[in-house]
Amino acid sequence: MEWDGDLAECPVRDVIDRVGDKWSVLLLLELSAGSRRFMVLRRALPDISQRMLTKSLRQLERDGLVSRTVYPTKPPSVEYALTPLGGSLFDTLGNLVRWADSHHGEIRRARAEFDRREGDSAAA
Amino acid sequence: MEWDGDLAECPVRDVIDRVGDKWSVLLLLELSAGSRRFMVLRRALPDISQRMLTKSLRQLERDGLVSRTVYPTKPPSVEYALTPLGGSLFDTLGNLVRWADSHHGEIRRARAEFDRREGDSAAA
DNA sequence: CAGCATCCCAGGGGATACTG
DNA sequence: CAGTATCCCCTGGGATGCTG
Repeated sequence: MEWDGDLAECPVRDVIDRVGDKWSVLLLLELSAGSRRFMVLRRALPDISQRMLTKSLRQLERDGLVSRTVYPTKPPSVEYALTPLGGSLFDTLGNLVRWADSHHGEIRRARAEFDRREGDSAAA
Repeated sequence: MEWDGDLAECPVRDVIDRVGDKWSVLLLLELSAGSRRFMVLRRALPDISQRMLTKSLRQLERDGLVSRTVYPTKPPSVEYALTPLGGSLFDTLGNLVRWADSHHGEIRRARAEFDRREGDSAAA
């Protein structure tokens, strides 16, 4: 696979940037259980601001990971759902999630030991 | 696996935060090929500032993903290497990287289409 | 060589208020 | 209901300079 250069053009960054932000993964998780309306998502992620909800959903939509369907009812309702691509990404993410789940103990321990060694509050 | 609450305590975030930042993955990649000295890493990632190199390495070290060995030569030399834990994470990351590699075409296409539809420069 | 310390900026992300 | 717009803060991260 070998990546020689230029970070900015790296295809992996596209994905990591989406995975790395605060909400995208949580949204993918929520949508992996089925399509959801805007308000339902808000309630599912109590501490997301609707600014970020909108923004994150647009990002995901732009990247073709999530579909957006508007029903012109009154008041309007909008359904979000994973696309096949989004589902595929979420599956792949599953590996990472499982890794995190089974190794966060080690990580926590490593941190604790590191912080004790260093003394200064490198914790954050 | 089911995660009910509280984002801040989520073990997955620990990992995602590390994976999500700008340099950690690149460093893991570089170190996956063998242990490296500070300067070697700098040259390997030409556009990293040494502030961030230091910081990222400390993070990785703190999380037990990378080991740091000081040789008290003069001038001093420091060797960084993946720990087994770090190697394990890197392997898992491999899935994501492969996914990104094989799907970034779709993503790019989705973006292009989205941007055309929306008109306004939602491009980043 | 390896690395802190300092300054500074861009943007991620929260809170709040307004609209179709 | 499903957004958009505004304001504002805080952190990630670059540039630069100094030390053991």
